[in-house]
Amino acid sequence: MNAPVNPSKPAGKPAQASPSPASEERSLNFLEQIIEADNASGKWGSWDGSKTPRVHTRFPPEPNGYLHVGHAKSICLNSGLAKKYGGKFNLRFDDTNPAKEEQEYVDSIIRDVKWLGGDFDTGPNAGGLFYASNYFDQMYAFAVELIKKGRAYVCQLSGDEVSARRGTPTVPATSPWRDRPAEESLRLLDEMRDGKHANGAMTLRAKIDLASPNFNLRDPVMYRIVHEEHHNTGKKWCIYPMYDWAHGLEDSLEGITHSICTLEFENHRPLYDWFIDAINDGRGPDSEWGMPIHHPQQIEFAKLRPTYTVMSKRNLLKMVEEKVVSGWDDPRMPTISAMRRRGYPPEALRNFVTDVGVTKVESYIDVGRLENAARDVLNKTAPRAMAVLRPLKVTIENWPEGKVDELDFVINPEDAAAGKRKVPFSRVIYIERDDFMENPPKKFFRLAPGAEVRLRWAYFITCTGVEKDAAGNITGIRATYDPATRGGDAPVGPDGTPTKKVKGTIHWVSAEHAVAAKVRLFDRLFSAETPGERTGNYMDDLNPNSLETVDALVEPWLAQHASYDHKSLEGARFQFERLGYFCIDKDSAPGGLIFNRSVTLKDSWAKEAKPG
RNA sequence: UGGGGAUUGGUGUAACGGUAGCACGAGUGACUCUGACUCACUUAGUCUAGGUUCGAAUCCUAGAUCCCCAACCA
Repeated sequence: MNAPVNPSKPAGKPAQASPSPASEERSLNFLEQIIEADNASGKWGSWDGSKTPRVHTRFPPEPNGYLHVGHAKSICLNSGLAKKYGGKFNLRFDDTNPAKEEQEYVDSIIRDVKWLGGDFDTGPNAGGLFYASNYFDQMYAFAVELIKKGRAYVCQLSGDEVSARRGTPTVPATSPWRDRPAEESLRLLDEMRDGKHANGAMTLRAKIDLASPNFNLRDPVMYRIVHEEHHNTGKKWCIYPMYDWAHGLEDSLEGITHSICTLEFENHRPLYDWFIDAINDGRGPDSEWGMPIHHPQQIEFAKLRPTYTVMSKRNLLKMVEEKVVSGWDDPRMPTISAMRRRGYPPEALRNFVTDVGVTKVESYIDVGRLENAARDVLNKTAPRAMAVLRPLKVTIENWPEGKVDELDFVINPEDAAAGKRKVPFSRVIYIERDDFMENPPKKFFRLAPGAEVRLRWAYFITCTGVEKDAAGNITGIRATYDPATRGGDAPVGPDGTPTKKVKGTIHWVSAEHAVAAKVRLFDRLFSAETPGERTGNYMDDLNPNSLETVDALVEPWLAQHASYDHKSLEGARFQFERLGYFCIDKDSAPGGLIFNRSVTLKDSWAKEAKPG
């Protein structure tokens, strides 16, 4: 007891960094840890003529649908890693199944990857654009090699027969063709390639282990016969490689170091390694086969799953086909093209996916975080403007008929460089219906009979009366303005202090100058956090109110700046003050403005008013 | 019932045998010409049971729960 048990800090532990600004450094995620360990050990060597360790990643989509936020995570991850470690990033189409793939998807994917900032063809980290289909000849040669090495065979079982002979976890599979002579398989494979056999007549299978508890290893199919035109190779091939056979070879041929994929491929990693090892078996300096090929490392991570949406391409395709949405780029969809159309800046998506991090834990991400990421970027960058979604007419009784005042409007309080502009003010204006209540609750800061509010950047007005139709509906209100409040500033007394204050500030547009516009208000496509969980059918959870279109009135400046860039596919983005962020839709035209609501502003009043 | 993974506040994520921290959310307050933004404070966690150890989120043992795998899809 007398002797100090542990008089000092433990050995081998670095002194603790003081909790100072230095603690801002983000800890490494598990992928970065792997890469840094590889870099330290020199596992992948370095780039020619430099000391920079080689880090080469890729994004390998199948062109069978549009990219969604989940893909955005992979794109940002892979291109971000290449950028961070001075490496290269490839875009590669895994186009090995012509039955499902189309050029339209190729085009959309290239657009989306570029828009997101995945620089595969420009800048210091550009690795290039590739197609698996460009490697078909090389893959075929590898397959021949494996047959000759006794590692593959042509199997003439039908699909049903293979299923029937698949076995169980403890009972092995069988194939009567497993031990046929290599010459026979070689001849048959050539015949398959030459189109001499029908779809499904035979396959090339790897001879691995029919008893493996991992079913992927029970002699997986390498080639199947598919008589189908390919978007890239046309009719040249009528056999196409399976994913497991093809993917590692694609990575190998491109010199990929870290082949990052999602968790469901964990069971496939032994296969990924087996094929490359099998090819390398017997290769070497004096080998007839040549030197060993590059062997990348497959690493898996958990895919991104936001709440209140579905992500599988199959489900998304169904919604497009059944016209539940207007298309892949319907702004309610979780696709990248939809989010672009909705007005989300690419930076917001990038921030979102890095903020959420990368691990092997399967989890749902609150889709609100994506919305927050959009707000964050838009708040700093979007010019402010005024628009009234549900107009209520206000007549200012003491404002002279025909008089127009031009008032200064701050374009973006978050960005002084954005400057100011003029907004016209006149006797009749529109305000938001929600901003007036005849019998307001206690904490209602807006307009009500006898109450005074500030019209943003304009004047204080006081409500003096309500106009109603025969049915008792409010059709308009009357008010007076205070000339001493021009610009929206409270009047000050001789001592410099305000002589009156108002709690509320509301937005408005001048009736005489307002421009009509359609505004699409989007809500979440599904009303359940995990669509389909309740009934098994995700369509049952569709939110019937996910789209509302209103006839709004916007200030004239907005109409003048309502541009849509057909090159970047982005519409001009704005904040409609107190409402949210909006952008010009691609369907918009000078005579028929259309805005999409990207995301609302946070609204603590709505929170308070609703649950009541 | 075979194989492969995972498990830290409401959510996401750190810790790598040595003070369980950060972000988001939520709550409260301040500020405000956007009920926004910003700022401050508060809230709340190691799946369970044993064991090793001066000390366990971390190592060991046994369980629990969840996800993936028997397409000629990727």
